[in-house]
Amino acid sequence: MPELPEVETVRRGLIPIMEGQVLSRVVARRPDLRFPIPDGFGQQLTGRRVVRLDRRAKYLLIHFDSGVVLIWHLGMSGRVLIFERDPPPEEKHDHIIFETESGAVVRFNDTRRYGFVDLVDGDALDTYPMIAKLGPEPLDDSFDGAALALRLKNRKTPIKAALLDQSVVAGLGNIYVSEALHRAGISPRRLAGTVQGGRAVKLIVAIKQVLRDAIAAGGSSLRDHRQPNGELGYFQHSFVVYDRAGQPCPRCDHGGDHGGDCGGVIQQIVQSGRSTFFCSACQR
DNA sequence: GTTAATACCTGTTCGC
DNA sequence: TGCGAACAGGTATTAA
Repeated sequence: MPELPEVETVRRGLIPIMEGQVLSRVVARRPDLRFPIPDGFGQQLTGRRVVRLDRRAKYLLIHFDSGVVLIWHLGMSGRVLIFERDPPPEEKHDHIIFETESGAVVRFNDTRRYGFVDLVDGDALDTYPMIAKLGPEPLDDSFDGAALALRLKNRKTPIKAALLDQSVVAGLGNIYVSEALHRAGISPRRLAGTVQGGRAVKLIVAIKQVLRDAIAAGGSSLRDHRQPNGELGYFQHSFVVYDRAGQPCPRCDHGGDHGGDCGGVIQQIVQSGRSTFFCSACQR
């Protein structure tokens, strides 16, 4: 699940638990996730104080008083569990354990192990390869229709694939790309290079709306349901097109003259190996 | 340089 | 009911 909004929800949930706290114990329970866990991972973080939790695209960045930054990617199945006290027994895929001096426990559970952690000096963060090649943050005010159009110009690949490319725009995943394209009324098959001018404006507006709505939903889930299992970042969120193949297109309110009812049915196709959901009646 | 296919790993769902 | 196949929300690497 973790795309930008879920990672942001995790960040916000972790701030009251970790920020300003000294970590009393940090343990990696296996030597690797997607990549090897760096040597001395636990030793480097134990006894250090967390000074700030940031996010870049789908990466959590935890800054420590030693100047070290923990780069943390949740991968595809990564989940963050928080227990302010009395944690239950560790489970099978709880790979990394953080404990704070105030007694809270944070666990990184990742079934498929596509997630990873790494440690880097804060001064070297911007040159860390996976961070360095990221495109703009979609929620930055400076990232507007013109900026998006420029990055899509001359691209021959379908817009669906271009938006999944983290160097074009950083933080979108398979779900929110389908949702944003639907909201913008743009076909996922349209060549990226043809999304220019007004279409690009519509698309960037839709992307920002979809992400902001999802972050808001995550935020309310943090406040409203303190989940007994401590799970963070997963929340009830209804998608308009994602995983709704065969259902009537539920909302076509992105202008046009169909008056909010296009009569279409959500279709599922495969593009570069990934499922795409869209309505061919109102996405062009 | 750009684009598509492949690999990584485990759990769940689907179809026969 | 059982069992293998297909599929799942990400990204680095390889091949074309």
